[in-house]
Amino acid sequence: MQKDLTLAEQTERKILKYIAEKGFQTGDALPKENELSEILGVSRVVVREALSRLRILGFVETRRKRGTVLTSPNIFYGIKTILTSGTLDKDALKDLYEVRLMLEIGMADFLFMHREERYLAELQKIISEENVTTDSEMLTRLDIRFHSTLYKMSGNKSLFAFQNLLNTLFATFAPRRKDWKVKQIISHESLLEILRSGTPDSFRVAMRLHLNTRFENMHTLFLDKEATPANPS
Amino acid sequence: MQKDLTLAEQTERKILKYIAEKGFQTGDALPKENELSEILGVSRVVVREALSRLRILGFVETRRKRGTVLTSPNIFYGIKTILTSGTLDKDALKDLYEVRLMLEIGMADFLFMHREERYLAELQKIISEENVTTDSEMLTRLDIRFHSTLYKMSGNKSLFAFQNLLNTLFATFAPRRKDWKVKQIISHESLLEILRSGTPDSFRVAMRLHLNTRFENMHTLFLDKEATPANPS
DNA sequence: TCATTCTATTTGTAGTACATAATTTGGAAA
DNA sequence: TTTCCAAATTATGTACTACAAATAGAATGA
Repeated sequence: MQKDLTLAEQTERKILKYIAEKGFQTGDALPKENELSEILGVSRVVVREALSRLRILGFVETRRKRGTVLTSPNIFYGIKTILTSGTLDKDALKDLYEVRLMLEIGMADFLFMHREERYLAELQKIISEENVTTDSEMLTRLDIRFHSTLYKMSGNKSLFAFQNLLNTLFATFAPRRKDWKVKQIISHESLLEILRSGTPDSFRVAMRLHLNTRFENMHTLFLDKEATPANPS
Repeated sequence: MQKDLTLAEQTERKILKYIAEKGFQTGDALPKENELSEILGVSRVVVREALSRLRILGFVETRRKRGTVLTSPNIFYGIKTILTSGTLDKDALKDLYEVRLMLEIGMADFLFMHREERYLAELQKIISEENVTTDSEMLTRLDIRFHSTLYKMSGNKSLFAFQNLLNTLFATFAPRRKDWKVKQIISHESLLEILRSGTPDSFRVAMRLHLNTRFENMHTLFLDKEATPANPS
């Protein structure tokens, strides 16, 4: 056992263990802070700190008088704080940007697994709106909606949550080039067509081409270690 | 402003804001708890709770006497607690399993970007060891090392950290079929050959085939919602 | 100069008291 | 009896205090 852990951290694990042993389910109420303090043999301050840590991870929620109740842990609950804190360094941002590109290309198989008409219709609707729009900001929003729909279509709820986070992150951080739409090799329309009658492999090839501007954009955003591209005009 | 936030949570954000405003860098020391307590106008208990939350997110580290120092936030720091807590439900596990498959297929471009000889040599070495081994457990370890090396080669440190977590998670959770090695369509050797002289597109196709057993395994692991595969023998 | 001990400082833990909010209870009015 | 409002209850939230533990850095000695 690592003994260099804080008592609060040890208590955090003890509580998790306690939860697992007692077979608590989502929605169940934990013992009150004072009771936990007695059960675990530590002061209430420590119990509170442990609970606070579990809260930030999304394990529990606490409400006055009601007590502490178990919630299903959301993996991205804590990540959100990091992403929105504005303290991420450029390397971490680059990593996230890359991960998103990987996911969009790699999700092809799962898109074809969950290829339901409602999703295809939604994609079609977005494309229709794109075709009658010239406003650049609107086009960006539609682009985000298109890709967001793909994430939804992947059937992976955690992934969808993650993507939503990234959207808010990169919306403020990584502004697009003005000509991003013009330069795209493969259109949303082509992607949809492949979704309808293609294969995961052909979709990956198409998506890679579709994202080509993003790959190039990435270099200008992150690879200039010397320059200071903090606020590109 | 959301006023339903706990003082500790508000303080957590205030501290983040304070860090951002003062331009603190990784490695810098924050003001001491008592000073922060004065600066922010809350008691030290609250400051400590806020710092504890930041600690679990990997924003800061604290050591006795040394004080609180900024560390570069590791996105996966908090996730680790969740993953190792044993409270993840099957849906979340399935999500993670899927994400890993997506990443391995989607990372192709980045592998080719960082195609250095040392990585290729490492992969070659693993393959050589595989060829002289018959022990099934050893082969599994080598398989993990092979894929782990790919993650390293992707040049994405966050991703590498994430993958390490998933390894420990699925090592205990998702045992492999005994015949996983036999059934593989594309060998590690072929993958390496493609890394040397192929393209990202051809690598993706090969990796998809290589992972085919995983895709099939996934169904038996997660899709039996009725059955209880908690402890498969 | 180097090793050792001491000291001052800072985080870690505990106990207590009170504030605050929400649930529950109890009583009064319809 | 039912409805509604108010007070009591109760659990979390905040604050203050005191002391323990650890350790960086100063002081001391060989």
